[in-house]
Amino acid sequence: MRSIYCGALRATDIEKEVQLCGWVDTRRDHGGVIFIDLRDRDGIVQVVFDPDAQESFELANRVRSEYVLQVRGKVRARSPNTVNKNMGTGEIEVYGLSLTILNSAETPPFPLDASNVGEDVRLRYRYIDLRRLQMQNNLRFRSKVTNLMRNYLDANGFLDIETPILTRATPEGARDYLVPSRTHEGKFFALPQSPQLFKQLLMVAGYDRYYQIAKCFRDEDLRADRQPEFTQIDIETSFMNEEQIMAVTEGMIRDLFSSLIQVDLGTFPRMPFSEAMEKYGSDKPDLRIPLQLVEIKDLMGEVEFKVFAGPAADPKGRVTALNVPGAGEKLSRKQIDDYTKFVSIYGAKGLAYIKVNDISDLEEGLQSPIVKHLPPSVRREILNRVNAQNGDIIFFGADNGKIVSEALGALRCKLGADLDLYTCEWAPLWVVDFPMFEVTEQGLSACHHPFTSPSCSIEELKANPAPALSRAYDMVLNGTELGGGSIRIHDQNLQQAVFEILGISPEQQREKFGFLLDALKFGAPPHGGLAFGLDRLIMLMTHSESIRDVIAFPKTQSAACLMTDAPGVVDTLQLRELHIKVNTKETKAN
RNA sequence: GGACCGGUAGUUCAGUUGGUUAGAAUGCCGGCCUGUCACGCCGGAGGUCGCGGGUUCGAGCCCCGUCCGGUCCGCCA
Repeated sequence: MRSIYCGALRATDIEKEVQLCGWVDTRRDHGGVIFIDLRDRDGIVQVVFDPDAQESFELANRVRSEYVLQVRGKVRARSPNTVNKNMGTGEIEVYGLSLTILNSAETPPFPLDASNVGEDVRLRYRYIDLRRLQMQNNLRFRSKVTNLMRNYLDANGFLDIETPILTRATPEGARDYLVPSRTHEGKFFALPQSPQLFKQLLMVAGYDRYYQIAKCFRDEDLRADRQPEFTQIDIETSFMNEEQIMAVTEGMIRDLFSSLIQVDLGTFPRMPFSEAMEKYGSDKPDLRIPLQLVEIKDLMGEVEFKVFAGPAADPKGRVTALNVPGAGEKLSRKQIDDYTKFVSIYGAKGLAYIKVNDISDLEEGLQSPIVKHLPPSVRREILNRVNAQNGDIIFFGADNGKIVSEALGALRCKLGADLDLYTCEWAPLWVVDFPMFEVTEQGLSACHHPFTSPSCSIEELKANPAPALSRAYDMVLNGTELGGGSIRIHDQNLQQAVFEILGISPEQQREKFGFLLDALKFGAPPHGGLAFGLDRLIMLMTHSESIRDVIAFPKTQSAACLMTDAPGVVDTLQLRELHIKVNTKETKAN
């Protein structure tokens, strides 16, 4: 007799004796026979007990949902020949010879086979939620992914090295999670937002190929694809340029897709950041959707329509058209109103459109609240540029460049989803040639992070930093940023120059990054790397709607754990040891 | 910090213009049924309508506040 998983049973096992352990999925009795669907991590199998197996039958009679059982039985063909497609193995069942109740169980708070249980209940009883087949599949898939990644990276000479979880707060970037120090009064550790600096120091130390499946922590507001603690596949190499790094990491993702879900991603196309913003209004374009933004700013300089002419005259303005082929008749007035509301989220003040009813008639053939403001020559040129056909609808965005890109970029994705315009299932690409800096009201800030190498010389950078490009690259899949990285700065003079441009004073440089600047003096090799968001990758590959569904114990949107009720209050004594006094709204009021 | 959606039985939901004792399905409990597999049939238990306040003769329903869950904007080097 052998122990076996339910889902592993096959018709070839008929007549064999097996031992199964699992939970009671459902129990039915009809006349003198008891049927128990036994569920383990691998599937469900039906076990039958009849009064001939007297002792077992008595026990089976007492069994309820989610009891934990050990069953010995004989595999046999189903009789009659009805097959339940939901079951692991279908045409076979196990005839129960003996039964041990390993543990009893209360009725579960929600049905395990339901697909629409409220997420708060699932999270409160996460250990039960995780029994569900969907979650079992997701977490097993996740384990396969990390296993394959480890094998791939190991085969390519990468070393798995751990870096500290208790580390220093960083001045830039996301909010840190802080941990008070007991031994150093008034001082705090921070949990790492990423192992960025440590992996660079490992390069200085001569471990020229590093990886880590690293927990990272950022105290920012949550989203469906953002948790306060999440997992990165963190990679860093010395002596490799961006081409080599992209090649090795692209190879890893391609291998994952082909061996785990039989998808050939092909060679990833490259797209400069500027093109992504211009054509897709996003630095992570979803290339499954064929729609593109088309510039029409140059056509609007002379028109009297202020909504378009204003942004057209503004150097920071943008005027753009988005043609949706064949959607003119599909979209009702109400739907267009809904899209107008949708783009207003991104700051757009309205959503102009033209329904192209008859392309040959520039007066009567264009249905639009704004077309009367445009001279016929401009109408004709717009239609030409977006390659409009009868039945199309053209949307317009006119505002400052940021708002137009974000609003129409988001609209493009929403239209793609609503109208199911997808041309393929998977669309990966690399976005490259990012700017070094972003211009803000406070001055320049780093687009990637302040350790990213520019693609120009130090002299050119100092002379004119704003337009400089960086040696950063993002891997994008279906409109999701899967990973990003860059060639780092390995020259301390260049690093100091970048800090200066970012407005970080020499004192701050010393205080926050002194150890990095020191390390760069001691022969730092040229190096660079990349980090993948593991949770997002698994989410995409398993077609999950939220990364919560691929994380065993996630937090709610308010960054709490409903199961453990974390975060919680702590004892005053504990606080005193940490030299901390809490000052909440309640204590203030008292 | 902001916008929006939701909160009614263990679970998923319905609940009309504000009007009698708040319903359904499923689950649960008891009984019946000799091969069920969404089994079937009979019976039963199960509710602080998230919480607090207000309007009203009367509130699950209207108003204000608040808490919780979710989606998004800001934020996330």
